[in-house]
Amino acid sequence: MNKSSISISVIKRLPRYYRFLENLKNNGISRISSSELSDRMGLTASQIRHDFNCFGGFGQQGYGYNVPELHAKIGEILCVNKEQKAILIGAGNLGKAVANKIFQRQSGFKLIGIFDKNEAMSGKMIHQIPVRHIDYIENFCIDNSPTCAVICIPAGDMKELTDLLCRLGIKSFWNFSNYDIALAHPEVLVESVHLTDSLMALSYLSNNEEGQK
Amino acid sequence: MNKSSISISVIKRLPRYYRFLENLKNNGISRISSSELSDRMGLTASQIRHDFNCFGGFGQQGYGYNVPELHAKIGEILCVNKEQKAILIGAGNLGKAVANKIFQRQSGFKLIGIFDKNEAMSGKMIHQIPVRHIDYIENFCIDNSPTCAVICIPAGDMKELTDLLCRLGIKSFWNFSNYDIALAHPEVLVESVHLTDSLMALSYLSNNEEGQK
DNA sequence: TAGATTGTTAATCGATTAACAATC
DNA sequence: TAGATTGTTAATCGATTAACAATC
Repeated sequence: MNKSSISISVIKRLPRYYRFLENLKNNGISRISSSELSDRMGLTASQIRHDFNCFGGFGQQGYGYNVPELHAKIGEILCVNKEQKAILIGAGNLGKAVANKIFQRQSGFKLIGIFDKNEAMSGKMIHQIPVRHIDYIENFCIDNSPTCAVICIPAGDMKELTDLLCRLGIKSFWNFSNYDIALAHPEVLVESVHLTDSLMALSYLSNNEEGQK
Repeated sequence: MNKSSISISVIKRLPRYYRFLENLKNNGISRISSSELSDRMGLTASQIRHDFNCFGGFGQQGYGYNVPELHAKIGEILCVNKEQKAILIGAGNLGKAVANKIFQRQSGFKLIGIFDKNEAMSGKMIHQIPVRHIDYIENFCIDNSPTCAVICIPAGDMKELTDLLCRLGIKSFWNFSNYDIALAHPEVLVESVHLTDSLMALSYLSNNEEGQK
């Protein structure tokens, strides 16, 4: 199966499949058909079968899908068991919340360093990782070679910071700032979470509901 | 202009346009053409003109778009100046970070109440709003009629909570939990932020880059 | 075997892009 | 006026859905 044929929309649905299957598995459900899963997830059965088949034949005609097996397969596809070394920049409320998320479950990453420009934070422990002053980031990266950076600081000097991180070998960013890393660094992978954009979309929709329903 | 003809993909791009225009405005740029904006945003000029025209003719042939005017128009479309009453459930790190976001700028909502099940949080102030125990949520909603609920607690008893909130008149949810409110309550509007899904998508992509680039 | 359900192709639908006439 | 750039329609592209043969 040629990976390049898998569209981004399919990929974005994978974690949701993974969550639903995990839930079914935890509830002791061992078998499910695409049409039952479609009811539970609010998708079409056709789309579910089409999505799964991007990665190979996981089901069995006349039977459906084996839940624990499919769950494991999707976990493998998502590489959730890998531990790519990640660093967190920004140890405020958002940074701490995001650190929790990373530690909460296997997500493909392992947080190995936390940095903040606030001196008062230095030395504090978050999930058994000491917060370091941001000035130590360069040496830390040289010594530990993280490949992913999680950006939890407001805009500020984002250009300087991301330029540095890219020079230091960071290959992917989980970006919570509004700085457009992807435009400045097309060579790296950027997954952005724009909280304000999300809220504003909700504002639009809740003020224009008649048109949407 | 028939609002129902505006696709969700266009709507999701509006906040980003708004941000970029704000930035241009703050930098004293008063005029921009679709092609220059396309360079800055990494979109096609065609798409930009097409998007803007969903809402009416904001530009001028031979000239382009007036930045402050367009910024204001998009702000109006997004209803960022409205103050829909919102309550926050969950005052942990994520809840606090999200509260900051709501207060940071005009986003169409105004936080009027914060709730947490942790007794120790009760009475603490966040942005001059006292944290109340979650048991007070019913009376608070009856007295204050919020229309939006921001969910910043892990799954737990989400069904019970969201059923209650819907009964109490909540019309829209900004949902950070993995509970699928939209499936349980098709009558309300739900904008979800699935942090773990976002991270897992990044995991997939960073492990399968050759196919994506 | 008969019934059920997948895997897969073809049809449809919708979003993006290209093109160019309108017009500032 | 001539040049630039929008507004808008048509063409293209891609994603979703429908249909059904394959097969467990």
